Amino acid sequence: MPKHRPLSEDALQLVAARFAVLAEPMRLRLIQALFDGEKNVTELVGVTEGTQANVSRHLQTLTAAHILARRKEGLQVFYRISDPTIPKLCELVCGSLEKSLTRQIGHLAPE
Amino acid sequence: MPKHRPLSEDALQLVAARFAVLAEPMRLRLIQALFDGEKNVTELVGVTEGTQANVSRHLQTLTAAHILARRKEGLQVFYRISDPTIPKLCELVCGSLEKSLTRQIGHLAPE
DNA sequence: CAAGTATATGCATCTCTGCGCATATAAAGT
DNA sequence: ACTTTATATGCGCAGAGATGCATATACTTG
Repeated sequence: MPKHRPLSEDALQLVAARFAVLAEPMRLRLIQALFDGEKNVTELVGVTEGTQANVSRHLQTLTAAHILARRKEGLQVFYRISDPTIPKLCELVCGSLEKSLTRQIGHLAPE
Repeated sequence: MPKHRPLSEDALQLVAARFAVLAEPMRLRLIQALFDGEKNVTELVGVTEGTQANVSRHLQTLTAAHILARRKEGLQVFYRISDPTIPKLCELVCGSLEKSLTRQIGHLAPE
């Protein structure tokens, strides 16, 4: 089991690609909307206030990255979060950002 | 303390921006090179096999994102990881990718 | 103060990706 | 079979960012 060995060039590209998928506000909105269970595309379009085409594309991207999973039911397609590390990932980043922002606020009002 | 409330639009942009910073192989190489302590720019150029200009730029980006910190000593500038969540972040992603890849390998050789 | 070394930056280019628009596919109902 | 509803995709454009080259800045030494 490789734990902390330096990553190969290929591995780095994979990691970078995964971060890139998460680097779009619209995709984060979709992920966030799915935190409380699966939704179909139309619902997601409503929640995120994006066009249907765009939402569909982003859902494709997220599914290809194995972050979401699809389930077809008649005319509708339901998406859900399939990667359990996603919530933890978001928590980590949010926590880090909170700290960073609190520090900045401190700098704005020193005394 | 906000824990699992839906993020505002601004917050989403910040999170996305942070992921974007981590979405470059060269920057990941730099981060990886700094896991075992601080290094100056020339050392980092050597390790990552990039041009000096490029490495310098990426270091700027990482520092602006509060992921790295700078320390000047004479002519040299030493960089180090300043955000303690970065290693955990990378671990999470790597673990998730390993699982994903193992699953794919399983598909290639089912029995 | 001139020369050399370490690091940063301006500029041009090139690629990649997100978006809007229109249209295609798929499934259900009439 | 035709229409309607839900979802996906082809195409073109525009903006962002990564890279290379040259050059600027900062500090040190002679």
